Amino acid sequence: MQTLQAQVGSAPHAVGDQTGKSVELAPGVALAGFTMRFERNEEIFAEEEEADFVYKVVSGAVRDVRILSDGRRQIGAFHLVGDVFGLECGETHLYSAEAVVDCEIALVRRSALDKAADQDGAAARKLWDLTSRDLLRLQDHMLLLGRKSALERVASFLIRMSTRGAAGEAVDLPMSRSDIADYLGLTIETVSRTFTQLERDRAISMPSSRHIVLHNRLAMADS
Amino acid sequence: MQTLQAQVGSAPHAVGDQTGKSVELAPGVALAGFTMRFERNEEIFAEEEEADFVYKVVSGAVRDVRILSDGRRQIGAFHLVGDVFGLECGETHLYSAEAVVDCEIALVRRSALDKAADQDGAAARKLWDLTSRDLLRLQDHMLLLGRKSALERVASFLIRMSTRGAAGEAVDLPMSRSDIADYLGLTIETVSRTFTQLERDRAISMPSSRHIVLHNRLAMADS
DNA sequence: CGTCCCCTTGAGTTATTTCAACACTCGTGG
DNA sequence: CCACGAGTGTTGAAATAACTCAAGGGGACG
Repeated sequence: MQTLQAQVGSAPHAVGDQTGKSVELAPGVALAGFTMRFERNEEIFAEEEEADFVYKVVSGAVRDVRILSDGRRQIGAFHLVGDVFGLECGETHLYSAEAVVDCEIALVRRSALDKAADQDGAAARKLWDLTSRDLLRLQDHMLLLGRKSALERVASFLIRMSTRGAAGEAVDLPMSRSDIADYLGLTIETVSRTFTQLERDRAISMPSSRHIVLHNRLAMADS
Repeated sequence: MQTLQAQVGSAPHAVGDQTGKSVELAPGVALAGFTMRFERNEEIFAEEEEADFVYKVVSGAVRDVRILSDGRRQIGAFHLVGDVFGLECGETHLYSAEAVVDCEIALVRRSALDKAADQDGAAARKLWDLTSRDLLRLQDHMLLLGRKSALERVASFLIRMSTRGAAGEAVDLPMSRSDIADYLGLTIETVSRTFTQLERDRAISMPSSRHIVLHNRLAMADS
């Protein structure tokens, strides 16, 4: 397993200058960092690995992954352009992160972050706030996984994605059906069938499998 | 809906002195607070309510609850003696909390906490750490809800409960089957049947429905 | 043109839910 | 002291949502 530490050391992916580039982690919290490229399905960091960096998506998309010993997989979150991820309070990462598509990722050293938090109470508060926001999102997702039907899960997912992209109705999904299934706690077949059903019911249009247009009646399928 | 604010104002439940009692929220973080009693199924705070207090279980047990508009319920966590809950970074609570059984709860004013965090960087860090620990627990739970079978869910639940109580093998469950079902994303019937199955398979003994003794083969049902 | 990967669709299976009935415990009041 | 009722837990039988297995379609790329 290739560690990020090793990657940064030999810097096979590093682009841009490694010194001065400023990365804004939260409004008012900008720190020196650098950017790296990761290609589709490449691991950005692994579970149990030392959390020496904090990350922000510059382009592309990232998934948080947890795996059971027998291979069952659960995706905890997708991170899109502008999202910060991999911020841990403890020493190690609690899950692994992988590039959904080719990505450009900004990195900030954890040590720089700790220093900023120690000096500035407001900055410390904003870091806490980032973690707190993750917690909120996870609680919504827990409700989805514990209590919603396949139809509701897919509809919720599409609506959630649409509120994050630029346009109101057109959504493009960088991730595969397999990623969506592991995010929603379903199988790829169920996800595929549900997309088809939503299209038959005129709740969405699917120009292609990665491009979805939401119609207003989709909200009825959500809860 | 009776708000906590109102309760504290008229103090129908307040016991002990409301001034000097020290509550330890985390190792090294102790603040002045007071205690209140809540009876079984009483609401401690509600979703959307102002988060003016932080809470710690002195005796009894508490559940975090989220409800869908049609009544489907998901319990996000159980808090046992010693656990801190209701700590929000933002202004309002993201879920409601209810007493599973008659409870004694210690309360600390949020304002006192903020003051401590502003003055002491280490205290601020410990608050962040508390939120971070909640996040970790929730991620495990997400994997359970998304990818585990009913048998695995119940086994995981029992093992998790056993590591929190005093003794190694004997677990007592203060919560009803309905609470367990809403925590594990199952129905009460499935939970009940799974307990019966585990007992038939000699993975547990059930002297009564709230008292469970775990046998070592239970671990095999977990993942 | 062929291969690989991903997505879709169909048919049959199964885990879990739903609906229904019954058992147990524990107060309360006759 | 016993009868009653409410609340809670268990069990059975039938229904069903989602899964599994299997086959085929379509686009990207060499």
